[in-house]
Amino acid sequence: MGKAKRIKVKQSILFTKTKKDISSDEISKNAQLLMRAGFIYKEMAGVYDLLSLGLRVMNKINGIIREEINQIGGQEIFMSSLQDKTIWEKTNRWSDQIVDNWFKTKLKNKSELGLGFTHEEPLARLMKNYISSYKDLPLYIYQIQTKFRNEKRAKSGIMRAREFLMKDLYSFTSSREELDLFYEKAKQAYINIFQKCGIGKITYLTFASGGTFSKYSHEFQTISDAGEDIIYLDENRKLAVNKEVMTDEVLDDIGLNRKNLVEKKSIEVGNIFKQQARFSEPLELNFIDKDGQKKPVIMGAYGIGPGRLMGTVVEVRNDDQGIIWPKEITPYQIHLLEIFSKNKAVTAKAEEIYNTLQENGIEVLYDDRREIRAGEKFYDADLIGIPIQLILGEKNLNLGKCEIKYRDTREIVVIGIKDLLKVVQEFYQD
RNA sequence: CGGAGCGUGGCCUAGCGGCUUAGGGCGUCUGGUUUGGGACCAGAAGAUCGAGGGUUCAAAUCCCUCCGCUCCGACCA
Repeated sequence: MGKAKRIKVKQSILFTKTKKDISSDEISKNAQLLMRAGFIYKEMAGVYDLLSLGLRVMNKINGIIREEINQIGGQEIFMSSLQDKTIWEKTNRWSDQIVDNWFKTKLKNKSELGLGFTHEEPLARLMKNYISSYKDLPLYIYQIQTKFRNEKRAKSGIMRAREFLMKDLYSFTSSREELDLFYEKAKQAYINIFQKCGIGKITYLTFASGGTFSKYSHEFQTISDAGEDIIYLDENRKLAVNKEVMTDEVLDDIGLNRKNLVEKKSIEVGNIFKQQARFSEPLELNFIDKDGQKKPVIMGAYGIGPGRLMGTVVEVRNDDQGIIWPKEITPYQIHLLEIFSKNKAVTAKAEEIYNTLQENGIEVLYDDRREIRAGEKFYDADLIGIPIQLILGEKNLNLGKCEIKYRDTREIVVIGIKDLLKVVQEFYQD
């Protein structure tokens, strides 16, 4: 009575289950592991659900993104998926000949709608209501929202889906100089995001096509054989160029030397580009500058696919036993494995440790399934991939000790229970 | 969108005109035993053989159409 009920995160009641085998149809490592470990469920080709564990990872990734984007002045909104075709006609992006992966639908009255694959058009129109003077600028607006792309061929598990989450940030500035300034900030924010998601060391800033808007855009490419892109990387300068745009002229221009470059397969985890007035002009998103002149707002767009990011992390951080989550985006911080014993005191002690950890803000997944043998729990824990496994067996508990297994190195250390909290907190600090 | 391959309980598959009431293994569920790296025993549930149409006395099996899945390529603003 009067005692607040804590939410129990016990594996015996977690609705997801691990699987030894999944359909041989799923070839890609990321989807195989995420499906086997119970993070996602496949609805159909290119369409996946996030289950309890998967959603926790996704929320952490999104948290990191929000933190970094808010830091550089981003303001979060959430826009609709249903799109009015008239604005897309103004920018010449409604036609299936121009944009071939639209999902289109109709209202009952037969008028056509699109399911958004990006949001420049509706956001530019929206911003007309909020931007009229240079005093209203700059603005940095972003969202983490569902996108639909009717890919002719979904592939690579969750890496190229037909429905997926995207963090899309748009900058609205009064000049190219102001855009350039923000662009550099965004670049740094992206570097921080990938760093925190545990793929910083193998993710490289890459020159890519600027499309019709500008000379180059930048992609963030993570080295992986599962990637669809090919980049040429200067490992010393940590700079790369996408194969799509690599010519001697481009290399000269960006100051890379062909003989220092190595070819790598990579996954595009982020893309930033300067759109200039590509959308503001046709949509008449203008402002009155200090000199009294009407000018188009200068735009930039900055995308990250959190789902693809999750897939990429799994793709580059796994071993023969399963996933190895980085500490920042692990679904739980500790996987507590209670080893079966007839002695009820073991369960009582495990509960006590579990409660202590939770009270200290540690996220614990408690494998309390009593009918399951130790080996099975070990296999499950390795597959799920939480960085620290806390193994509680009767012998150690009687000595006032417990075991900690680090997932990435598979190193096991025995420590005193009294030191447990400190060890865990040290592991997770910074 | 071009090319290729494949659809048999949740997964892997056997059967490829009649010997099938579609068989096995894994998993799942129940009971028991066991309990430190996916144990063992007993029992049970679960499939209109992707869908529709045809050929035939007879179709999971042969033919046609459609749907779905996977891979290669193209595409990826």
